[in-house]
Amino acid sequence: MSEQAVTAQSEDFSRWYNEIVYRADLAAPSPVRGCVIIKPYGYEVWEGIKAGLDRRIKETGHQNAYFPLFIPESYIKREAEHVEGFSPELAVVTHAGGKALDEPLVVRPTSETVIGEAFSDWIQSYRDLPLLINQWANVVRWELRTRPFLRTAEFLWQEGHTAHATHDEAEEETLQMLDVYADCAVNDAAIPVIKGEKSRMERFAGAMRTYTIEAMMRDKRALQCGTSHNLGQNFAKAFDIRYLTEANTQEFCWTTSWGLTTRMVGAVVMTHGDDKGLRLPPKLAPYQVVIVPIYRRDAQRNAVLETVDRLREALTESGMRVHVDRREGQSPGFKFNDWEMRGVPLRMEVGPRDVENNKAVLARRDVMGRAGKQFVSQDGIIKAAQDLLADIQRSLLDDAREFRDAHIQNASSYAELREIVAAGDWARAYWAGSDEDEAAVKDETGATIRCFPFEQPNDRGQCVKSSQLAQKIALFAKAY
RNA sequence: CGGGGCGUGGCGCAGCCCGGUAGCGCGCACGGUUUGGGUCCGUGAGGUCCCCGGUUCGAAUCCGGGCGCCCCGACCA
Repeated sequence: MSEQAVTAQSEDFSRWYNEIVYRADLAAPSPVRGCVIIKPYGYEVWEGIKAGLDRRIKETGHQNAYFPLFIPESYIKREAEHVEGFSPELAVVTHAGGKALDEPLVVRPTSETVIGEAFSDWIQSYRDLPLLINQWANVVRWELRTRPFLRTAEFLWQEGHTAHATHDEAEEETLQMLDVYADCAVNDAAIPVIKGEKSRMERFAGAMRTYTIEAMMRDKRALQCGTSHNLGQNFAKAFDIRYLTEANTQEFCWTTSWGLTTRMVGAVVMTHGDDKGLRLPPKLAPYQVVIVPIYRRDAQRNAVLETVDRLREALTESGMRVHVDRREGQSPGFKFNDWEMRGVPLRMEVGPRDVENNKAVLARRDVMGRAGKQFVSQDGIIKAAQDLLADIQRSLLDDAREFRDAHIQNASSYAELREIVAAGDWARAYWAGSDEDEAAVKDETGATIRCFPFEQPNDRGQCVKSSQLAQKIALFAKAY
């Protein structure tokens, strides 16, 4: 026994999460509190998310640009709610080049302010609109409690910033980008998400409306996976982003911003992982197929490795990401466990018997034991592997959706809501309460309003807290 | 910032109460053995015992001060 098994999810989910992150080689601790080193294996997962998202961002007409890491402190203070929201968690540079700076520089926590300032220069006329910009960057928020990927002092993300002539256009953009996020989550990460609008309390600092995609992790806690904000004219007014209309009048623009972060890597871990370790969706897996050669003696070794190389080449040529585990010191059993922990969707075993019979074993990560194992002819191996990968991608999504739906319940009274939340589930309930009511729910139950889902019943009901007539159902859950 | 815990080879820990040659497991290197579900044996490399000061013939251990980290809460993508 050379490696301990990981802590079971049911025993201690946080501990399980941390162990997986480090042992699957996604990340490593950093010398700076609250930061992590993203290791190649974890970074490749992020690159997969990034590639799919970047493609969609471009397909919807946006262009990438890059704005500076440092923001003059005065910029942050221009939009009242924005300052209030972000000042507690800013990192500020006060010295550079050996002397105190005239004006301190904030390390960006987000870029609405610098980009807003630039937009005010770039936009003169209605002909300059809409302006559709995205940037891939790192940002810093000095959070008090951090966890790898989920909340780190520095994180990587994409932040989109757009300016429009009308409210409706800005709203349409905001919702479009939320759809893009949902599409990435569902179709690439195999994470089912609920689209909805944030409550006033949970809204982005300075936004008119914030939309979100919310996902359920394996411990049933909610994770906000991406947000899209309609900023109204708040930032346009603070940064003087105006345009001349066709009728030659000055109008303020309507702006939006939207972001998705490396938190998504954590979401993948916590949505699909099991007691054996990670389960990566094939679309994001750095290695989709890992080949484990099995042999006893040198004579067998050559024959096996020859077959392995041939199969690897064939799979790679047909577009699959393949890794051959050539480590000499480890037994096949060790390797099986190792790759299961690292979440590789499909394992191929090639041993002397397979060489002889022109076969190979394919074992899927999402179905453990014999049930997930099959002997396949080498002649049809490409199709078999492709079909299995597609099926694994689908089944991870289905599993996650089934799990989630089994843990969302309707609450028709506050007592019911408390009970549901206490059991760890999510509660759907009519809501027309005030900010104070919302704060009280958080206080009394630990749950927050994750969103008002877009999907609503065609009905009205009584608010579980204020007893007022409510137009909408809200989703309550304990969140990360 | 409030409450709790911990700093000892890369990782996880023991030793500390009761001062006396710094230990164990894993990992790592080398040799052999094994290989279709976490092989086994041998040899070896690797340590400012968080830092500063004090007590003492002698401090990982006792005393004083500092620093750092982790967990729980408030803040948050």
